[in-house]
Amino acid sequence: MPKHYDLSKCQTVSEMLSRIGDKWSVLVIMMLGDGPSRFSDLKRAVVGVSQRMLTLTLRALERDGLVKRTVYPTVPPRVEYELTELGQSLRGPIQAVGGWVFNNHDKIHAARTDFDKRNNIEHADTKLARLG
Amino acid sequence: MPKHYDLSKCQTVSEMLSRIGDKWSVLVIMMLGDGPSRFSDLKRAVVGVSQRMLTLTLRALERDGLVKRTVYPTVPPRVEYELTELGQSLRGPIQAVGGWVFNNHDKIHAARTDFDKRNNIEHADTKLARLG
DNA sequence: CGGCATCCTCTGGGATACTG
DNA sequence: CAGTATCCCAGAGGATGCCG
Repeated sequence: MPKHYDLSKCQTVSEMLSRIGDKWSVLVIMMLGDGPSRFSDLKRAVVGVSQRMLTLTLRALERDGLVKRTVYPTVPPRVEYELTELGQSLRGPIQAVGGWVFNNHDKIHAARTDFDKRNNIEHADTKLARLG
Repeated sequence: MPKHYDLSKCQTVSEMLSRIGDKWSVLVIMMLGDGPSRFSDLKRAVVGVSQRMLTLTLRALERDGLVKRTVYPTVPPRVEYELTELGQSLRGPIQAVGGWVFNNHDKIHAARTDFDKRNNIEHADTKLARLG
């Protein structure tokens, strides 16, 4: 196969990474990983998420077929969310990235520190040069 | 091991997914996958990216230690970008997600269409109900 | 050529208040 | 309890112009 990347495929990957790479989707998927959960429980579990964003996140995941929403018409109302089969199947790939991040977190952090250090030094140089 | 998810790990994963899940990083990483590339070449290859965003994306990747930037002080200036070893090692996990997206693209699309259809119907119902 | 600086717009997302 | 609706702001990102 000649060197050739399917651009549309790359863009789809990029798009989907943007979708689940938003602020809350991964957290929610992970929390739903071990079974159904109610809205309030999710809200408690995913620390820091607002009611609005949890709703929007769940709707988006539901739309993509990753999450199933079940309403029990009791009073007070009870709504349960769970991963679909499709949603479950995404856990593997996500954890592949997750494992990479975990294993390389130190290198990344070191690289950032190093980069910032150099940058500050360069800036200092520039400043000194500018001051004559 | 009891049911227990390391929240900070999940958040790190989420954070990193947000970082590389931005609008351009994956495209750039993929384009750099088969060797060094100059700024203008990258700009041409990554269709739609603005000069500004390509610069910012490359800086962020460089800061994370995923991309190496080499300046050849010729005239006109020549700058080459390439994946570091760390950057190369990220291609695997990304392609894991990429493969998943590729394999399940149809299901996702179908789920979206279905969801939107239901939603429109529900909205139509609501409208009718409201009109009495 | 390979940027940085500036301006402007549009969207993500938080806070709050209201409903069934 | 599980949302919806509204307001608001910070930051992402495009367009343009200047520079070494």
